[in-house]
Amino acid sequence: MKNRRQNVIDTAHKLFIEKGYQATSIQDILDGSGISKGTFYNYFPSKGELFIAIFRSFYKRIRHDREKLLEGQDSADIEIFIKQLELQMMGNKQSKLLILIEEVRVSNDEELKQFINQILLLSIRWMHGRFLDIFGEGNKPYLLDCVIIFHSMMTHMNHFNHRANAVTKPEIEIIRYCMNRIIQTVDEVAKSKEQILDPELIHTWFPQFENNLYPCHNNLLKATAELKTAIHTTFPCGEHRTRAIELVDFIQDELMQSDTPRRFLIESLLLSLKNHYSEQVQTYMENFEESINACLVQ
Amino acid sequence: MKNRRQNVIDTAHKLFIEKGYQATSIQDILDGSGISKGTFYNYFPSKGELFIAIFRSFYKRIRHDREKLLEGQDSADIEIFIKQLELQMMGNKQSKLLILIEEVRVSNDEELKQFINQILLLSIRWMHGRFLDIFGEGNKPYLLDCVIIFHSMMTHMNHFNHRANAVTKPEIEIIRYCMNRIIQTVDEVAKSKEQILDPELIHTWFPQFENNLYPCHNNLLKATAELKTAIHTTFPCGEHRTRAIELVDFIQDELMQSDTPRRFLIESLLLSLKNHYSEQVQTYMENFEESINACLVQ
DNA sequence: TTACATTTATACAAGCAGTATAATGAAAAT
DNA sequence: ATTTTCATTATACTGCTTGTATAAATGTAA
Repeated sequence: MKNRRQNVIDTAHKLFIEKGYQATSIQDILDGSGISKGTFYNYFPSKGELFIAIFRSFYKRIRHDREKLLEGQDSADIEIFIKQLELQMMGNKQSKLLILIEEVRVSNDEELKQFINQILLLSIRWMHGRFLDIFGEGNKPYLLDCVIIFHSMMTHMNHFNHRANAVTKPEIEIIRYCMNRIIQTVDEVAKSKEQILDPELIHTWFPQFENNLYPCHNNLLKATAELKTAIHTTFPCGEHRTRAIELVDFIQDELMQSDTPRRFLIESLLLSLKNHYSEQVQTYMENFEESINACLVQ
Repeated sequence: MKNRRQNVIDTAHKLFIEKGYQATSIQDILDGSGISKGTFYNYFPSKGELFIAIFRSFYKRIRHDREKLLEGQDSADIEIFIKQLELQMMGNKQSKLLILIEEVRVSNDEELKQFINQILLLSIRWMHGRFLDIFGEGNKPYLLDCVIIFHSMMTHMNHFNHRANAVTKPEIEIIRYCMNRIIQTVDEVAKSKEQILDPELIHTWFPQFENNLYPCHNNLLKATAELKTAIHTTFPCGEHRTRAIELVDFIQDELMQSDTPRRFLIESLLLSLKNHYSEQVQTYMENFEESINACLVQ
């Protein structure tokens, strides 16, 4: 049953938050979720894979919401970026994912370590893309440095802020503080032309141009975003447009959130989508369909 | 034998660097250093305490050298601070202590975690003291924020710099880059009066006013520094003064670097020190002697 | 009812940190 | 020269870990 598996994931997540990843034994999870060892290893090949499953089920939603905030907005608007960061911070706060990642990042499990490493790099890469939106291509040579500074600054200020149990400031204040600092820093390094890390490094970190939780999802994300933008610009605001966006969103969610996407659902929805909207946004629709198929064969 | 113990420490350090702390089993250390399990647990009560022993034998020297750089210099001079940072970075680079700390920081061993945590806080506190020297009391309300930013910036820029295997910049360049950034930042937050963390927090992190690898060492460090400054200002430059400084240094080293300081040596040296120099710097000498005794009873 | 898949209980292997103990050896005190 | 003392060794043991293997029990769909 799907439900039992999800129940194990939830129980394990709770235990990990309480006691930490390493300190939680598989026996604890067995006792907590009331299954036998055989069932556990039927669901997950290892403890590490269980962690990855937990991570996926949370992080994908955060990322999805984050992209939703950008939809049809000016990508250079700093306020949108701040909202995205706040969303991410809140998500991490309740799921304690960042704390768990810190622990797992240095564990014994080599596969797990690589997964986490990938996640951190993806985060850097996303931020770098947003910095490019905000600060413009002209500042590109200095933006990788700035992203790393910003990322570490946010992480640590947040960490110490939570440790200062007496008076913790709200997350948004930390974000604005760090944002103010980095705006100045970008300006400054661009003027003095100081550079430590070449932004081209990002490409060497992701050699095959695309990497993701699942590789095929990157194409899907891109195709979805483009299609949605096209729909936004092509159709007037109204029920018609909203319906299209909802359909596209649902298909993306089903493919990315579920471990076993329901093929019949997706194919049926795609068909009706094509019937109603294909003429005006044909090329985007074709890309969309292609990337869907790539996800389905996987 | 003292030698055998040190040999175990060195072997373990090498193994930890090669394979990591958790991945190195006690059996590995036994095989590597050619001792039996009984002897190991005779030397160290646990694997965690062995790590602490490794850490102490390295970190104390780094800290000692770091303070030596400041001796008789202007503490507000940024160049001295940069030299101190470079020294620390180099020491960490060869001993890989920072990497090991990252691993141990989230291990299962609660005692070990607390020790590492203490070390990180000590590092923050030291830096905060130096920032006060450099940027002045006037900027104090903003310096804890800035120290945390600076610390995390240095750590991460350094980390990604080493990962960029193609072209890694020399450490000193990272330091200067971060220094340039933080100078601007201090200026900026002082102007806009933005504060996240109250510097008074440092006192709550160290409730009993003093904490250290060994608590008594803090007093000793303070007493030594004051005595040396007094000697510097009281006696003219020359062999006489140099000899006094050497004596004081030797006593401090013997007390802090060795696990079993040789009492007869220290007492004899202290006596000759008192005979030759006591009149001019009496109060400092008395403090010095007092803190020595505190270390010896421990 | 039959056939198949999932689940369970249980025993097991190989590894870990740390404890306990009797035997060995070598220097130090008598 | 003999006895005492103490560090060291080899070895077995406890209790924990992740993960494997297997036969019996249970549920589920044809």
